[in-house]
Amino acid sequence: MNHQAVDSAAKTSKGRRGKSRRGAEDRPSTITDVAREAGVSVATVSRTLAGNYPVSEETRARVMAAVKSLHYVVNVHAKALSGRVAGPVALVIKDITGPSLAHVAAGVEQEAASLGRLSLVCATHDDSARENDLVQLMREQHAAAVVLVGSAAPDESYQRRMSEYARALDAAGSRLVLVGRPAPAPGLPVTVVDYDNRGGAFQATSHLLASGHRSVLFLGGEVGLNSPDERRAGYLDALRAHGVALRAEALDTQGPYTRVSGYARTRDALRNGVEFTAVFAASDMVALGALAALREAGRSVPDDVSVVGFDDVPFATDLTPALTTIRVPYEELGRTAVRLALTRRDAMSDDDRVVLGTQLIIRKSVRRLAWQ
Amino acid sequence: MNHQAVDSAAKTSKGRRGKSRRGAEDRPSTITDVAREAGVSVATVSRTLAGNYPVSEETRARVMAAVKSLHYVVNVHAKALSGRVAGPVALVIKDITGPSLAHVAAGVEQEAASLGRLSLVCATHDDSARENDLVQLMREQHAAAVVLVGSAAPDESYQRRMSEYARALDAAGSRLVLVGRPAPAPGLPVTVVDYDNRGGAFQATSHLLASGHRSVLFLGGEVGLNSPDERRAGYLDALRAHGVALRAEALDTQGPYTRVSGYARTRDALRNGVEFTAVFAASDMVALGALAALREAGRSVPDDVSVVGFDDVPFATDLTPALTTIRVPYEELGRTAVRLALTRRDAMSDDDRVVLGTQLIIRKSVRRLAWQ
DNA sequence: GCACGATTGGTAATCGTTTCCTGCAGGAGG
DNA sequence: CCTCCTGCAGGAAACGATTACCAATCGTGC
Repeated sequence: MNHQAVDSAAKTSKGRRGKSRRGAEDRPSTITDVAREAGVSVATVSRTLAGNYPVSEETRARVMAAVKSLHYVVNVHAKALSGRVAGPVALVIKDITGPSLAHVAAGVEQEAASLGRLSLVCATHDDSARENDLVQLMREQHAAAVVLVGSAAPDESYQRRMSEYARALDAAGSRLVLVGRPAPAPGLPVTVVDYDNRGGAFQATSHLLASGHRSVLFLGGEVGLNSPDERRAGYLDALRAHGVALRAEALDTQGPYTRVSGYARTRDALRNGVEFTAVFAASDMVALGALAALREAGRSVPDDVSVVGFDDVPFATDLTPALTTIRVPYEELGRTAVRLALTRRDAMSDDDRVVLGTQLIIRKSVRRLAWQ
Repeated sequence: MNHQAVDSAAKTSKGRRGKSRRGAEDRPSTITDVAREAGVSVATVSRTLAGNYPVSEETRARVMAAVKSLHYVVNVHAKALSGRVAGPVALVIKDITGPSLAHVAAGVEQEAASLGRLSLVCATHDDSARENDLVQLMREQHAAAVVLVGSAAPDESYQRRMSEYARALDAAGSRLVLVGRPAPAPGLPVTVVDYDNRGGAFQATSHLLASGHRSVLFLGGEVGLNSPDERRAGYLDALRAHGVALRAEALDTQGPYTRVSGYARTRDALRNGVEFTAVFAASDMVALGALAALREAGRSVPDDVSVVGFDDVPFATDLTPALTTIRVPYEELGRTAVRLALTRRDAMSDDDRVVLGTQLIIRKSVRRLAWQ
């Protein structure tokens, strides 16, 4: 009766366009543009694209044509404001280039992608102020999960910061995940994904002891940090379990997980006449340095000295000799972190914790000593 | 006149839906909550936080107190919808764990962070359909720049895809950056950051030739891909420049940039009696395989055979012998990509291109042959 | 011939911020 | 005393999408 067709037709011309009189629109096109182009309402366009509402075949075709011709893509910000949008996963890491950290990052990215999330990655370069800023930023970004990776000193200040992060993120509907980091006080809304540092170090040291070695030079990490401390505990566990006393203080060294530190400590031990037939380097980077120092000193590996590392970096197999080491499932750590954080049943308790195992990879850097 | 106070008070109860009956507000607090808590209008809160408008000291204090007590952070989505927000930088890469790619990623992240941007990183695993999706996604995300890394075959389909990406991103106010990839047709809104593959290969080969080697086994990459092809061209350039003919077809091999391919090709050359006194591996990964095959065959490096690699991966110096190779400024590549894309003067022409140099790093894997 | 259900499409509210435009004091200047 | 700034605060209109709610059309069965 009433001529709706007239209204509908009128709309085509109604579209405001006198406003910007330039021919070429440089502003990304909006759903309104698409609606005008297709001669339908914005609601119809939205429903056509969402596909959750019946739309006639002909209308759909017109809408799709308009979308294509205008190169339309939805504006996530607008979409996030109304309908819900899957927030990204944030990875906060000391440095992406470390061989093991890169694998954690890959795991995180992979799992996030498979759950339909994007990954934001940020490097802190060990600056805890930046870590603070980053957590704040991620809250603004509505990240679904914030994954913090890398060992830390579990002191007062660390505990306080983690509690604060956990609560702040939880309040924003996000989830804090700690990978390879000390767990904060229980009861906090935190997911902890860790691996068995102590067990791995135990395996490594036991392998040496079982091969007949009795004096094992331990090239540990920085004291105070959780992961190095646990690896040292594993070393001592093994000594105890095999009834071997720590021969000399000088066998138990500590320092950063770097190539140069491993080199320097091994060289010094050699110079100072410390006696040892084996080296357990608590990280492959340190083992690299030890290998270099031994080679330089004319000690053959494994004929004179056996070496075991930790981490199983990708090129461990390409060293001379191929390095026997402890494999840490870094990629799986990253995947687990994301999976746990995103698919957690609400029924579960606030905090949850997973510890992944490690594995001894036997290559060519350990020699079995003749029975003595 | 009209009692606005009533409206404002009414909002308090209007707030959240009865859906979640827990007492604690689980919805992140909004600027409205802050305004209510501080007893001011949302406009005032916004202005206080932006600091771009005069606000009385007392009001500022009240607002700040409310912000702190509610743990308020702005909602980027809402902010992006009205005032402008700095879009993230997107990095689209085959795989983050590759030693050189990780460095590009680090460079991108670093420069993005220093320009106040977040970095989105996505792995394609060499799937061009996923690359398509990702570019689309980044357009939705309003990324300021989209950095595509890694060599590709510069065929018809590649050219078409890149042109499409460039135009689509440009229309959305974003910028396509190609790192280490073939440049598409000129005139497109694209930034290309590349390094001197051909020159590097020339340096590497020349170093061997200048050391007296005349039969250089070339372990190239996959034919068709831009970077391998250029490295091969550099190898041939050097041969020509030194007046050395390619002795045998068998010296010019091709295959993937992997350890196993390098191993297999070297082993086969050895088995087939191909004569060579030096190897130029077009990637350090391939060099790794070559080193293993030579060791296995009892050929000493560098005494029997000299080896030069390409990429200067971090552990090249830890191989036995330390690998002479070509350093590629991967991190700088990443930094440059972001810097160029974000700080580009609009006055400049549509497309721009930068080529970074490479450097020969001499270590221990090349021996100078006695004058013959 | 007409009411009714099944389809389709439109209107407007909503999400959280920013910002333009007004409004209201109170002090300065006429 | 009136006007005019000026400093500070509030209301409301964007921004671009989703979606609840409502209106209109078209067969169809009575």
